[in-house]
Amino acid sequence: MIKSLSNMKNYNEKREKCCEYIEALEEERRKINVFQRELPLCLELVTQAIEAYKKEISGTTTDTLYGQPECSEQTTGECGPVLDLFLPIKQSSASTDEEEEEEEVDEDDDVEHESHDTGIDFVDKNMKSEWLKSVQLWNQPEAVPVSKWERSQQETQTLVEPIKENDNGAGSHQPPCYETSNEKNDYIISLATTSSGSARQKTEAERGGSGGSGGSSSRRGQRKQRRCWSHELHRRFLNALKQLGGPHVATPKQIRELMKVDGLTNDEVKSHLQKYRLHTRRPSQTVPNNRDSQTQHFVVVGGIWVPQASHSKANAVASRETTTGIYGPMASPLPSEWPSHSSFGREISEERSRCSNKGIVRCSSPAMSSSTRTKTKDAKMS
DNA sequence: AGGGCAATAT
DNA sequence: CATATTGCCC
Repeated sequence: MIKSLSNMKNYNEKREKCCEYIEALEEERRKINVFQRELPLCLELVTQAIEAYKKEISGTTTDTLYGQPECSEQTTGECGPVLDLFLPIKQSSASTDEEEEEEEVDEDDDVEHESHDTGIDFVDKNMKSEWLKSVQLWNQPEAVPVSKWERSQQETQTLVEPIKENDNGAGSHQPPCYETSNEKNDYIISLATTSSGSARQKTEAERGGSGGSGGSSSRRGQRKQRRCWSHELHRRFLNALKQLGGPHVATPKQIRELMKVDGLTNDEVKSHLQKYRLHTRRPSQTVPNNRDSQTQHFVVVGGIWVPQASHSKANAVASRETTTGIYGPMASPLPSEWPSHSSFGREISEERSRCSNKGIVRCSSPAMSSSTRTKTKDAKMS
């Protein structure tokens, strides 16, 4: 009797705690609700946590997992899995000093790194680890034949190891690289040291004839195969960027070297960098009250969230960034994550209405429109 | 080299 | 039609 009573009491206490927690969570959710666009995943996370707790207290029986089926089928959905990106945020770490660097060594091995029993980690436990796998493309069978890259790399623990980049030569234009992310095929696209060099011809053919670009029939030869910036590639890119001190101080060449990706050309990096800069410069639109009200600010450095002040090693980056250069040293609050192949992940819209349909979520952002370049110059047309 | 932008391919 | 990349010109 007494026993049961105490049990009950215990249970009630638990319940109460849960309730409190739920309330707290809900309040937070309300707060971040404002930033729905910026932090969709946070919202999702909190929501899920709330639901989970509710389940817990509502009765022990309802085992029916909340909408798991949503994007479990690995269509193209990356609404769930992306949670993984946000895990690294340690929220309670009181050590405000360290933060040497992020440990990006997760390259090929994933899973197991996080779960600071915050209480909500169980939510994502199951869904994570899937997407990283799917993102694996380009992975190298077992590194590369030679290890000439053997750098002592003692300074930073960036253990990026060289990967072989293969741009499929013009010969077989098959499935270039757009991994559909559903198939688990880790098949290595046959690396072709051969093609890497050969695909590079300049197509000087007709370019010399017409001095101007007027005709639009100038470059026709055959373009280089489009480079597909996979997650992996992009990862490296970001890594390099970070080490070099930000998108605005890093130069393509340096980046390329740090990336150690075979077959990656300077131009490609340059281009990517350019795009990156473009996309990261105009972030501060609808985040007005994040400035001083909150205690800590996070900035996204290309998919990696870092505390704002954490960039000690980033050498003096002229902070003039872009007028809106809000977050001081280096700001690039935009790309939360780049989808495998489409836009710069403007946002992964998610709601209760999961990715039930419409495989691709593409939100055209009104904000950044390429202002028509009306530059008065270049008489090349004349 | 590196930045930028027009031309194109997707 | 919008974006992502490439080609080329400063």
